Amino acid sequence: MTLLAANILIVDDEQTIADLVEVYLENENYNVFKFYNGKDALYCIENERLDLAILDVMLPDVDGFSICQQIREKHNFPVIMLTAKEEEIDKITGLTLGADDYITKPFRPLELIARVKAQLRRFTKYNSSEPKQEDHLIAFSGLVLNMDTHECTLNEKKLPLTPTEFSILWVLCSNSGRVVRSEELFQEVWGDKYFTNSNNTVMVHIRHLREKMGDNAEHPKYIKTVWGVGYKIEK
Amino acid sequence: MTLLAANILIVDDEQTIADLVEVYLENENYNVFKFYNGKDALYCIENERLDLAILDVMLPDVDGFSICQQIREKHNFPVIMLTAKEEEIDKITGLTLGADDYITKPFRPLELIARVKAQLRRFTKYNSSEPKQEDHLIAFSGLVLNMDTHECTLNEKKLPLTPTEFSILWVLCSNSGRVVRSEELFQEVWGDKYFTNSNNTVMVHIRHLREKMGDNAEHPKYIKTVWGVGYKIEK
DNA sequence: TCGCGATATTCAGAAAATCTTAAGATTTTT
DNA sequence: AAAAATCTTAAGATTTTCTGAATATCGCGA
Repeated sequence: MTLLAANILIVDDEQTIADLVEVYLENENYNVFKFYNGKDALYCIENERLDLAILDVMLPDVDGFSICQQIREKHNFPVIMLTAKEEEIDKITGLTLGADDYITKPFRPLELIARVKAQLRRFTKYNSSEPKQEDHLIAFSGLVLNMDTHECTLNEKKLPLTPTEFSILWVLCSNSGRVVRSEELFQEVWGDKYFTNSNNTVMVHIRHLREKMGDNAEHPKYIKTVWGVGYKIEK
Repeated sequence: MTLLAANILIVDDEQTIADLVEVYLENENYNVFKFYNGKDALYCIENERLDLAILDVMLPDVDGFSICQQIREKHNFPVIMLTAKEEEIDKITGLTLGADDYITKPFRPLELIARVKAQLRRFTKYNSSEPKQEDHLIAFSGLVLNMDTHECTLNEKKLPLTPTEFSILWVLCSNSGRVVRSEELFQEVWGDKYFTNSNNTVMVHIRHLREKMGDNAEHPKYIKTVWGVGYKIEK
């Protein structure tokens, strides 16, 4: 485990997106280099020691594809492409060809972080002797969450979770032993700092989770309610 | 553990709020820089070594968002935004985007402190080699309060406390050895928003606490009554 | 010791947070 | 385009917590 936080470049002309990504990455303690256009990004690439780049495909000046190519030619770090879901499939296929991974907007924070980590891990593997770090997998007390496959097993029995349910459980588990405030949960799962939807939504999903896990709210074995604060899963 | 108390900036044009926050922070032994407008705050940012900033979003001159941006550009310390709950969701989302955390008014002092500490902890983690400091945990003479899990144990036995009870006990414990005046307790637990409460309310909660702790008012082992002043917990 | 104000106790109604259910909206798959 | 799966919202039920009033008790000073 390196003591230096990874340097990550994010380029997107939609400032909101870029800003959001910045927040998520900084939350994970990465150093973020953020730009709203391709030109500035290119300058940064030449002058900073970067570990990973997240590029929007559609940029007004130099598009993400070109940037990716330049990174491939002169440097050697992973590239993740951001694409709007609406953009034509075949176009995307071409544009993301050189990239190591791609993510379609809108995306969930958790997914972005997971992919970033995956790329950094993959890349680091050959540049250090550190043991492979499985932070895309959570396992304790009969519960196993696999972020790669999005699968969840409870005592060797597979739980069919919906994406939202998986996200919630993931956040709870990665904070196991600690209360996660409803707002915090919201931010981590929906990427929204604010309650654009009623926080009842969280409760309903919690309910479904409990149901699938064979829990009941009275004396839950897994997801515990901490009154006035949020939810908690024991370590 | 650093010997120097953290320097915290608080900016709010509502003087009452700013003053209150100042009191809370000073109680926790932080150095507070307080301003009622954005201009003075900006000057402070340039001339002081700050560790954290608490900014009201809506300020008459330079708004909190701009201040936050400037901090992000030239400096590198956490920012917590204060927002009124009524302010429009989409406006807020944009305005707090660059911040590390946000708190909606009215807020409970304890929550404010908790978040401040969380940010300082997160930030310090990567800027020093000190072992993780558990200041979200109070422990002495058989009593353990854990802010992360919101749990309280007395001689290894778990006490199920309600949110308000937990707050009260937390305040008493973090001022252990010192008498906490009833009004002080009031302010620390409820903030000044709920100034209409009869001070009997505090007594009732104290009663419940004592009950759960196996104390009685006659010869209390834990929460002692100091006549004409308030309550005290021994160190 | 008595009186008075401060603190305790009790309890019931009010308020707040959570749970549950189900229906409609949205998204994804077929 | 229909069907299926998933998500969100709404409303009412339930549970937990908070508060204020009434009454009892205590502690200090006269």
